[in-house]
Amino acid sequence: MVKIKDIAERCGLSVASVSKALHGKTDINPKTVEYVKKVAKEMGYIPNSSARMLKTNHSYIIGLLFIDSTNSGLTHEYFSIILSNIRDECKKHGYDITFISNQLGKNECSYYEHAKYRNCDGVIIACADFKDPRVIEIVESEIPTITIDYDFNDHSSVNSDNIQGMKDIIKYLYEMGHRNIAFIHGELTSVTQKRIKGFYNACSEYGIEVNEDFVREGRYHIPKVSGQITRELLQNKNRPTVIIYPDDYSLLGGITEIEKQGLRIPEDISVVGYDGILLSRLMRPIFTTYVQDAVEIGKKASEKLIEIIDNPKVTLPERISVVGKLQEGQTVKKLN
Amino acid sequence: MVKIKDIAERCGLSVASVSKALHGKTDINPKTVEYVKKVAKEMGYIPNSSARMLKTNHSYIIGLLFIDSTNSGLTHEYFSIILSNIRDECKKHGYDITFISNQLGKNECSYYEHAKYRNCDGVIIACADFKDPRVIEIVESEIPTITIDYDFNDHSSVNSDNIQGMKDIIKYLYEMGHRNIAFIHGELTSVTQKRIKGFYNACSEYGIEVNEDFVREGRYHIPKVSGQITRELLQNKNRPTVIIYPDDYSLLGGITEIEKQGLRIPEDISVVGYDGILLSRLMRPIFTTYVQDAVEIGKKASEKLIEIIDNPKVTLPERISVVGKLQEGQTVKKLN
DNA sequence: CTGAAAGCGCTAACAT
DNA sequence: ATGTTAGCGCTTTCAG
Repeated sequence: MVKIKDIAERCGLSVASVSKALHGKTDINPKTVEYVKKVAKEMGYIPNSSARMLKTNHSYIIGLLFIDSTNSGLTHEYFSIILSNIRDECKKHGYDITFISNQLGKNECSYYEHAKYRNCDGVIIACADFKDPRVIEIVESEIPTITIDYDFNDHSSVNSDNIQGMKDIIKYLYEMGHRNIAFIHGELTSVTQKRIKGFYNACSEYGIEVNEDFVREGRYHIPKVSGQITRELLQNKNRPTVIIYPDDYSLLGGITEIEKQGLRIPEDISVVGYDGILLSRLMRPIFTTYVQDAVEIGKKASEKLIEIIDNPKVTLPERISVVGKLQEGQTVKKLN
Repeated sequence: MVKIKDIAERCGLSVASVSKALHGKTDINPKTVEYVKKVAKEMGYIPNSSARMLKTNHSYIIGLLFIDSTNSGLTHEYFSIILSNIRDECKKHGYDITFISNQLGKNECSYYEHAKYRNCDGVIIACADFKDPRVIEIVESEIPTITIDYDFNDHSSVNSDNIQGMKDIIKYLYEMGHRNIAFIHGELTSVTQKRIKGFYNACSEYGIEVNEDFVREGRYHIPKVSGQITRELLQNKNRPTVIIYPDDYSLLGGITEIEKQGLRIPEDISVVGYDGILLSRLMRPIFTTYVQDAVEIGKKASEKLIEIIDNPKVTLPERISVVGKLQEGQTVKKLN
């Protein structure tokens, strides 16, 4: 492996000068810079990040916390788009990314320890159990962090605007003439709570009376569960004119059940999803769903974190909200 | 940051002894080991990987090449499952992963340079343009690599068994009485070539006469394209009894077109997908498709690479084939 | 403008 | 069983 020392010898310079030249510092002869760079290239010089890191305490590595409790994290489209865009945005700024786990060699460790071990300049917490003491530990540590879809006090976060999302859905349903709305939401995470809040606020705003029996807890990404709840909702004599699902996969489960009951969508009953995954646009009828802007969420999280890393003192905690947009689709019928 | 020297001072030992104790070496008093470990824990010692790497030339980092040229990449379920399982398997062995790109700080670089810069012990090439000189460069370098779904001479690879996949499909179709089979395949990658080969071989084996007009090139993951080709196939007077698609998303495009033409699946025409993504099991009718074992592919790739890293001399290049299984589903009709 | 030298934190010969 | 020491490759004062 060719190193700076080798270049120095070949150029008849000191390692210090070569290092400076390679970094284009100003206190060095431009011709020397040019010469050194040329020789370095010829010799196939590749810097060694470990040596650099050891000296500078700056790794240009960003740690990622993507913990899939149910083996679902990375494989869900929402998160994989976020990941993909974090990667691209970090790359643009010269940062690499690595996953943070609770494993260090043969031993267990905390997320903080792992991130420290790898000298991460910052950590993006994309999906994790935010109540986990080990997650809290890293957030409250000196490592800059940014959370996605969760707010810690005095820490920056990027949030998909779930309140607005529900409001947009309700507004659309209202305009389409729906007044008898069922809402199946996911397990009670903070995201879910925001959606529930948005749901009630919007209903109240539009003077829609909420039937509490029609607000039901399901499970994210488990079509069977929403299918079952759908069946129960349909049995109601005064059944809802529209059902809102926690996500597009759940919506699919609902659709399956509805069709099994011999009902047509949207003629007999309307349905709405959430997320706006690719599938929602490929299905016929096209799903009415709220498209979360996962691309922007990934980008913003990376940008903000890098901003904090670059200006640790100056940067204030910020809660960035990323709005999505309603995909009207074809699964909601206009009433009257 | 507490370092070995701090522990040494506190324990009244040399840094060498502390280092040995921390690694549980044998030439050190067990009581000392215990004591040192206790003190290290108390002081919150976290090793520094850069220093370690610099000294040992062993990073415990595996580089990942996941280049998404538009259609493939992180957001496709097949690859995200592979990624997820690479991550888990590497973690199990104490390895971390990082993405390799062509960006090094502010400058462009080759994949090899990037991997070298980060001292990757090995690289998994999961999706990339295998004809790209920069991909070839890293494969032919001294860095251990393993490719997924592509074979380089004298290099290890893990392959989803595409030939077997097609054979299983044809066998099933044959048993279901189909003799007039259309096959829409993806753009001509090496994977596609294997599938085509498997298709022809199997047809010949079962005495199925292939109508060349019914073997068509489509595009992976572009439902519209397969929809268009489907339409053309349906216009044929002696139209096929079954259409095989390059993937499940494409199949969805085909289904949309078929239903638009007022035909029913599988009563009027049968269809078959490839991949076996989650969606294929949620749709009604359930897709008949070949389920690739992405979990196993990710695991095997990691295992094999780590084996090569651990035994660079001993390990022979190996082409590992991972078979999937046919999901019979409900989109193929039994004829006669 | 260039160079000498210190040192980042750690490991592993090689003493003792 | 423990300690001494050199050095991994790099950056960065500080001196010239």
